[in-house]
Amino acid sequence: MKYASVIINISHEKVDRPFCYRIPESLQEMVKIGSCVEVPFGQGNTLRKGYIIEEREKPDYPENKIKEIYGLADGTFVESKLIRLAAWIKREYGSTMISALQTVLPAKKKVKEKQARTIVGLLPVKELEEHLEQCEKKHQVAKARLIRELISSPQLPYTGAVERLHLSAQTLKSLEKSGVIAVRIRTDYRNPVVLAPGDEKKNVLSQGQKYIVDSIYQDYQKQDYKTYLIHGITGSGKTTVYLELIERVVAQGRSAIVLIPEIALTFQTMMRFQQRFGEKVSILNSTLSQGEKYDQCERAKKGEISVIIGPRSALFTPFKDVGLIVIDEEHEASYKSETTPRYHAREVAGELARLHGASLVLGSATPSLESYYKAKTGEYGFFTLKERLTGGTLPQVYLEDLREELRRGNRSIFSDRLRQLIQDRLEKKEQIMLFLNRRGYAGFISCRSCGEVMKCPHCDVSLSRHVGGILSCHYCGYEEPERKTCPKCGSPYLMGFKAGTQKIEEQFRREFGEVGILRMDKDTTTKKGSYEKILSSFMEGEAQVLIGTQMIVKGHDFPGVTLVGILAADISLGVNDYRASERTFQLLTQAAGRAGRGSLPGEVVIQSYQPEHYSIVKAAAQDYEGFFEEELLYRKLGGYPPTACLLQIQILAAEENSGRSLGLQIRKLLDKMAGSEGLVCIGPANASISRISDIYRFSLLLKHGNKEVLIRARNRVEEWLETCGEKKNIVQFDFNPMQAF
DNA sequence: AGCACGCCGACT
DNA sequence: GTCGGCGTGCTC
Repeated sequence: MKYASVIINISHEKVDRPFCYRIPESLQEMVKIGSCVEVPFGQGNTLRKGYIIEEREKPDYPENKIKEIYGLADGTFVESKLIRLAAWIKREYGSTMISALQTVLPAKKKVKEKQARTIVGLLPVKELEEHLEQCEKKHQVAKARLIRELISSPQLPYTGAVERLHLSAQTLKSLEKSGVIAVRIRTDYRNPVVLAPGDEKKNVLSQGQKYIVDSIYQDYQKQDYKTYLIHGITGSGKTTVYLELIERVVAQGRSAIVLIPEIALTFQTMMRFQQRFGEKVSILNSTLSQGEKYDQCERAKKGEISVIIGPRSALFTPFKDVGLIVIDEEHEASYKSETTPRYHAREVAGELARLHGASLVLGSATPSLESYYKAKTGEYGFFTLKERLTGGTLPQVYLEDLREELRRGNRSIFSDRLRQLIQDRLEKKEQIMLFLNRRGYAGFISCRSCGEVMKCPHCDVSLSRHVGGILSCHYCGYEEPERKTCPKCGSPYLMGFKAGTQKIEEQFRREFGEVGILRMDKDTTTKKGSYEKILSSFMEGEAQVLIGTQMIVKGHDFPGVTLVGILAADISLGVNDYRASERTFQLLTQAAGRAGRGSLPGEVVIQSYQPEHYSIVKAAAQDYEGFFEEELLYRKLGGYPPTACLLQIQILAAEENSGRSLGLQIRKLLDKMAGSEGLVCIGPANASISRISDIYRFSLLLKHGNKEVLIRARNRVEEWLETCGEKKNIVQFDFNPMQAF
């Protein structure tokens, strides 16, 4: 006997959960996860449609109450593929089916909101009054309440009215039957994109672009759906390639999904897609409301749109038939989800492409090591775009050794060369971007005589100094006033370490006088839209200097910038993260790429305390290949991706000892596995931030060449946790973690 | 969502 | 009594 968990296709929270059904003998071969079935539901056993989300041997409900699946529903449904994708996510990342479904299926709860139903009075006021009288005579209080309301206003919002007037479904039903009211559904969509007049400019492909498009399209036509990596510097015209491929796929009636890191979606890119695809394209971004997102899903389901552009969640757009998936800037960390299931959009896209029969195109100027490795070993198709089509030459890059500067007596944050070039640009009235690599350590205060660092009493991080002398913790929000003396030794010599963006702005003004400066970091961009505002006002030349953290280097094109200064290209702060070099290289390459995008040639100054480090040297030389070779060696030595797979087990504990001992127990369990399978296990160790908001954090790291082994290890640990009834501490799993835990 | 059950006032 | 509307709770 076999059973299945089925979710019923009713949009209501109360039934938005699995129900257990028996699978009849005759259907056992035919049903799969994702199949759409008809089941008897409720007292009346009305047949309803539902989806199979899980197959099981044993029922999780009293056997005698279980009903049998009636039959397969005809037709294929968009949800089926998404449910199969959820099942894959559950297996691959080890989440529950429920949370996998929640990430994959569009929010059902919002159905009510979007439907925006209205109750409409169908009769003139006079007749309504008659009805009201009759109802009052019959003591039909609920009906009377509604009719009275309808007399004063002939249309009422459904949800609001139902709640306010305590109306039940059958009250409305019976009024509807007697022709007093009607419930109307408004389906005018909220369209978030402002349509541009379709001035269709056919893109003329360069030879390189044409070659890529043709090669990929040839495979596509042979139904040979593969994954491709396009390595092309910014401005080499990757978007044109995407557009051309999408156009061909859409012309055949199939759909395309384009993933972009949220932050890199520029107005220009949006316009290009809109001019090309008009109303057939939808663009998702963080400013869309839940309702708007829902509308876009509906439009996709109905086939009104065929192209969607958005962050990683755009993968779950309910298209009937996807022919192409594009992931731009595929190396971006934002493609990895930070909440369970911690999926990576690149991997999920691969599975989605397999389910639909679609090509997957990855693009980046600085590909992730994983993708480049796969491209090199032939697993992915591989293309390069070398020319900069937008004009402009590659910038001149200078590498400055900050230790040397100090030896020469230069205590400023600007090296002599940078200072000299800034002076030059200020005189020429050209724009400058100053980039600070690392946040978090900004404003960190320590005692000069005993070395004590001011730390948050709840987290294992240093406090940072903000305007007005407030010390605050970026993790838990703890604040305290700045001290005059060291709490440990009483020395009055406390000082700030390492400048934050604020500090740099102050310093800049001190050295170069009054200049228009814009500053961009997490503190100045918390308000919605302030990010775009800062960028556009810099673009318009309202300020000559832009100072910022990572965010200023992504995607945006500032033709007026002729000098980029990277103030401290330091990687030492992230040594406990195996991706530190890769990230440094990517950031530096991107930052350097900001200079000289217009007609004027650009210059880049990279300042560093470790200018001999290969990630800095190779970035200065804009040599990806060289960086890749060297980094790959280190990864091989350390047993890190892409040559091996990692699983981080994260433990969160209220008590330090309990957390550590749980870690040790897990370790013991894993050691039993390790011998036979060659599993490498490290830890338990304190996490890189060993405490946040008084919660202790430990981590274990597992390494193995085969992800399957890690998945097995994960399942093993999870089983064990269940049998021993671990409740006190939280255990999370993260495959190939992107962020230091 | 939709159905049945139990509750309550009204009427033969 | 019992009819019919109303609110509530459950659906594998």
